[in-house]
Amino acid sequence: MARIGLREVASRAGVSIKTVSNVVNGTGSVTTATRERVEEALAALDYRPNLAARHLRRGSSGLIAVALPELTQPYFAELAAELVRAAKARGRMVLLSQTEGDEEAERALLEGRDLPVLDGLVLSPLALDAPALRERVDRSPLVLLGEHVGDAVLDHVTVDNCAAAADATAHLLSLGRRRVAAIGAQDSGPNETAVLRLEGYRDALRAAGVTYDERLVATVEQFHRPDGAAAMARLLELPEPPDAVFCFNDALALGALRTLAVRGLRVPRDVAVVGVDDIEEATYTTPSLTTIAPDKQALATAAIDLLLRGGAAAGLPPQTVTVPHRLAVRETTAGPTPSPTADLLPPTAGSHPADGPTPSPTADLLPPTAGSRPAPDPEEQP
Amino acid sequence: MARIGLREVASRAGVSIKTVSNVVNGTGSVTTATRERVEEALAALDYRPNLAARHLRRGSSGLIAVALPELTQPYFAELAAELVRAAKARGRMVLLSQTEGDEEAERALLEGRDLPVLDGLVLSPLALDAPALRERVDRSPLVLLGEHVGDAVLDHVTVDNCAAAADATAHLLSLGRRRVAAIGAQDSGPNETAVLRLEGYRDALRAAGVTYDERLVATVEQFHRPDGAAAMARLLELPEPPDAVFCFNDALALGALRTLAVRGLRVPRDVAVVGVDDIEEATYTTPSLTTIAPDKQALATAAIDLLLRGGAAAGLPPQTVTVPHRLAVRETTAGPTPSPTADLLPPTAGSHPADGPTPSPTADLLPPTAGSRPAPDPEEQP
DNA sequence: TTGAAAGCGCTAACAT
DNA sequence: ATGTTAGCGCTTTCAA
Repeated sequence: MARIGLREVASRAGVSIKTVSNVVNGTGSVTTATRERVEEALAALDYRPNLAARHLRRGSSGLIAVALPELTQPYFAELAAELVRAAKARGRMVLLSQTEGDEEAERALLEGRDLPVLDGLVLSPLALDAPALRERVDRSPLVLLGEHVGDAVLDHVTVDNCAAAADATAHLLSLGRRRVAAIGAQDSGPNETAVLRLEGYRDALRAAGVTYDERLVATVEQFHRPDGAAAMARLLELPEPPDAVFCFNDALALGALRTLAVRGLRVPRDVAVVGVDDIEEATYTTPSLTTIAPDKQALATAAIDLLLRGGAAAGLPPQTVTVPHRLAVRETTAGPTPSPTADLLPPTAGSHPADGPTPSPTADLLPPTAGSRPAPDPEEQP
Repeated sequence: MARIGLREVASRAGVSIKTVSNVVNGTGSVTTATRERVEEALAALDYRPNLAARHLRRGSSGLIAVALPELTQPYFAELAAELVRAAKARGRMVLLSQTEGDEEAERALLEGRDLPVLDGLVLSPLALDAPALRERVDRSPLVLLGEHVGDAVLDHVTVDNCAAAADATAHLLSLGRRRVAAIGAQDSGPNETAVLRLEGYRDALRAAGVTYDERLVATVEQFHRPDGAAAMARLLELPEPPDAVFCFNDALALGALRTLAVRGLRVPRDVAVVGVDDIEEATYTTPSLTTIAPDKQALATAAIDLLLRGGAAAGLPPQTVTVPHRLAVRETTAGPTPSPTADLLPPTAGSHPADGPTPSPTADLLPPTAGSRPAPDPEEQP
């Protein structure tokens, strides 16, 4: 059974190739009569366009590449899910790569090496710094994820990391904590995010009149759970250990919580904890994690829209979109440590409080209920 | 700046188009002298092949579509990561879709509607049942993820769900538990996985001479945390509540743990818990989760290899690959509940015990340490 | 409103 | 060892 092309359809409908093409694409104008005949033929032959040919001709592919460091990081997985969804809503498919922090991989992506024709690239750079990014040769639109100071040259979409960190820290201070540690500073690498979050942390301390204590800032290699766990362990060995920790992301916070639990420290009584990202898991740990929740859906939508606008390739000036974030207050800073009395739960009835961008201290103590989101039905097929 | 094609390169190097093509693809034979000239031109002009054209000509694209229900489920995210990696190792890129449990979306994928030319499709079906899958029209190779009873017609790769469930249940029974509940049965839908895991659960009970008690089997809508939390709550209301729970996946187990924690029940003392999937999070909950760990890397590699072998499209008989799984014993069934005494942790030194396929009761009590895996450097760029 | 023909950039036959 | 030519299936001028 040979592949069906426009030719076959045309001959069956007794019209020319062009007419069929018109019908398929809704271009030109066709009599209702011929259109019907063509559509009948289309259906009968089960015609499906050869996209490679179409792309060759049109020069665009309907494909958007999304390059993230690592899909196993829940934050990126959730972001990827939103990006795929947003792209689909705009009729685009997503080509997914994992850079795994490899500079060479990021460079290859930027240069469009070994890639099909793309409508654009959404990149969350890790290894590459601003100058390297600016050198980009390829002309297909590029949108960067994440904040890049002093880089007004490229389109990017981000949250205000500095403000987010300040909000988180201020929340801890508002609880009366005074030895507020930070986990997530980095010695090296062009990780602007870490720099900005540290800055926000310091800003908040300053605003509260708390003096900055270098020993309370723990450096990590990566933003992963083990790093958070190790960092927390180090902080606990200080002569005056912290009574609160701001972790630069949720993975670090979860690692820190693990260490605290193992050491028998009570959260939030002994140590209060805040993270950033609001990964789904943050709602479900015990105690559940207070965190800065960036609007991931807005992030994804903005990235795709920015991309499809055409960016520099279309002669537009570079844009920066900053999406809102909110503080989701949960048990690690507010709720009671789980106890037999609590029938806060079971998480069965009620709906997820849709708190606005302003911190609302009572919100988010409960995990969302089964029906709280128009979720699909993903079951399990290992 | 016009796009550089073979023609431009050819004229600059003073050779024919074909020769350039030969150099680029390593086909034919070229004198070292001319090759060098061509390569110089290639580099000077920064030639990049137009993949759309190449695909049109070759009829294959180097693209593999991977369709999973939902990337926000850590299990699928981890699987996706492995699939992307495996595909890259074979020189293929991955086009990622989320079906979100939508039957129509799965069907569209199967029929290749609106898709670029693909070298194949890896699908984890949710809504579609065996007959629907068999009807597949499209001829590009297809590999199914997950077990599909009575479906020897299609290539698929899976773990032995029945055995896995039996192993998990047997482990709980070996702890002396006798009221072993199950969370994850399903009323409806073609979810073969749920059926098989229930079967394994019953097998293990039977083998241990424990009578099956229907009331101990909790049904869920989806395999998500809230469902697990709600199911656990229901089980606890039984006149004789369970002393152990086998959850059909880790997400359900984490939900159940949350409910147990909130109710003040101690794990594993009061209730022991086992999951399936071994998502990364399972290592980091407190207490850490005992779970069945399928070999995800093997799963991904097998899927990609099966796909590239050509499958039915190449006239090969359908194959079923069953990848191994192991029981990863952690705190929810063995370790002490976290207490001040424990300096099992901090997770700083030592290396992750690489336990074999046989359950080793002492293994896996510690989270892996930062250096335990040749991990990349994913930091954070929200 | 519809048809004929050219060509997107590449690779595969077939020359030379 | 290299060059020439003919399409892959589609969209797009340009005519009819």
